Amino acid sequence: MKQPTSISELKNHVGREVTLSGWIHHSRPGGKICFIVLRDGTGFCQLVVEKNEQTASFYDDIKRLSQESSLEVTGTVHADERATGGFEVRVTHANVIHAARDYPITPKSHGIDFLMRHRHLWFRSQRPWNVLRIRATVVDQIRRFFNDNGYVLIDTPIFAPAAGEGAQTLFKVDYFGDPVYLAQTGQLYLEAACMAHRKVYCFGPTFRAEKSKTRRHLTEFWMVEPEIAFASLDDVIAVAEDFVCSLVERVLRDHSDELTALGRDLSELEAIKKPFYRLRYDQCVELLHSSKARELLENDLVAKQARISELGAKIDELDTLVKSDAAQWKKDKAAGEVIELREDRVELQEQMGNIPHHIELAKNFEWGGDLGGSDETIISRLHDRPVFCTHYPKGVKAFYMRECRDDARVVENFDLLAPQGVGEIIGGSAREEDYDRLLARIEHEHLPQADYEWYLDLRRFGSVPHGGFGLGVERTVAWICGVKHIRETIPYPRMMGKFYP
RNA sequence: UCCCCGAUAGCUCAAUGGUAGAGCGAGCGGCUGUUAACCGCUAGGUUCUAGGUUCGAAUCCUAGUCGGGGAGCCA
Repeated sequence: MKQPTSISELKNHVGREVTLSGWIHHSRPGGKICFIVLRDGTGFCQLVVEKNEQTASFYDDIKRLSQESSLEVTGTVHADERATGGFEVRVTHANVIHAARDYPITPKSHGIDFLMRHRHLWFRSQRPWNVLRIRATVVDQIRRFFNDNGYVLIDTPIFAPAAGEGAQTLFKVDYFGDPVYLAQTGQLYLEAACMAHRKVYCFGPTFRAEKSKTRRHLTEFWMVEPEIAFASLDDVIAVAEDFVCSLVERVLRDHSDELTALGRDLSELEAIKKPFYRLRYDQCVELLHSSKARELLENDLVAKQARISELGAKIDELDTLVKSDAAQWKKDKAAGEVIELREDRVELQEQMGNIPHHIELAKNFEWGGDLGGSDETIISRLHDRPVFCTHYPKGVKAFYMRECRDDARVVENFDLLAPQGVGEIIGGSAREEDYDRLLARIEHEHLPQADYEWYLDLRRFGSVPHGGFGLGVERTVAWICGVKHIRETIPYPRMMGKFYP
């Protein structure tokens, strides 16, 4: 087969003849002219086939091809404003490779359940295509950032003994008769490795058996975890800050087209610059108790109520249009919008119902508790850049986190809250390097000391201050792309009760 | 585990106790600049399951199954 030209390279071939191979994304056949949007994996391009002497032999075959048929065409590239993407190919030769029939994903709207059950085909649609390209770049930038900054990749095991944080959130696997668990973090293993290589990271899938059904949860997701020796909490936070900035910069540099196609507000991403905000837990509590927090939510209530009225008016208006004798396509479009607006309205109503509860939660927040989802939302919405929340109470955090030497009630940890409601994308900490303190925490939490002997060894032999963090890839991609649900940010999402295809 | 909502044609949805419909998709025909094109015709249904109320149930009641959203928990 002759080497075809990529649609992404068409701009370099204007006026010349090219051969493209790909799939029919959309077809609008006419009696004597046929428009086809072809996708070849690198982009989308309009083909124009006119019925004339040159095309007579294949015109009727092409015209009848339906969505997702594969073909090879030859023609001349023209710049044309009427074509999506700005270029079109006027076809002179065509070779049908496979005529598809009854492709399930039509140009009209579909429910999320249907699309997820057809994930293997949904990849071909524009939105998943854009999102997964950005994911690939995020993953590449993750590796580059650490590889270029002197970190050594250490692959940590997927099968792990129970030793970890709570075993109740882990998937249990039968390992030749012994119970082992799918890893939910490689951190403890990394701590050992960073004493050998100084700066290390692991990157791979991680598993949580939490029975969560929300837009922020998957049972299998990807996490990158760096771990650094001779590092203080501030050092680790500085790395996290540079790291997140580099991810956003790279995606902005390479994917502004995809972001725009996804409807992402680029200015929000361009504003992601150092320094991010740093708030100690104490300050978070103060903020939650403050009039600013209450006003934010009260204003929210008013704004949402206004928005609901607005939606209601819009829905009525469109409903009138649907019942009128307007053109059918206008009515279809209006009906589609009505469905979307109704969904938005239901969501807003649910959010409104939660606000009084959130006001109470914030007002009555007591020192010592963990910050809940609504509390995080309040904190991140009161800031225009990502926020590091640090120094949480010891009681709500894991045993390995370093006790703050100035205030023994808290540990040296941090969470990074992304803006725009995605919530926590990073959790990290300085690790307790003092043998006696660590042992005391293990005993206090009633953890089986024998399982942690190897981990305690790290504090017996040349213990140094060290720390690290974990970044959730899917939440990060969701934030950068502006997609609401992280199930769209991983090729094959695994959720509670869902593992097909 | 808890709360709210839903399940009708391949898809998205209507039908407000009284003959199950529309658009898209599919098939056929028409149309020389379309952007979710448009026009005409055709095919397409065990209204999630099991009980119940009723002269009559897609519609009301009970239980279950599956799905969506949220809470908790988390990246």
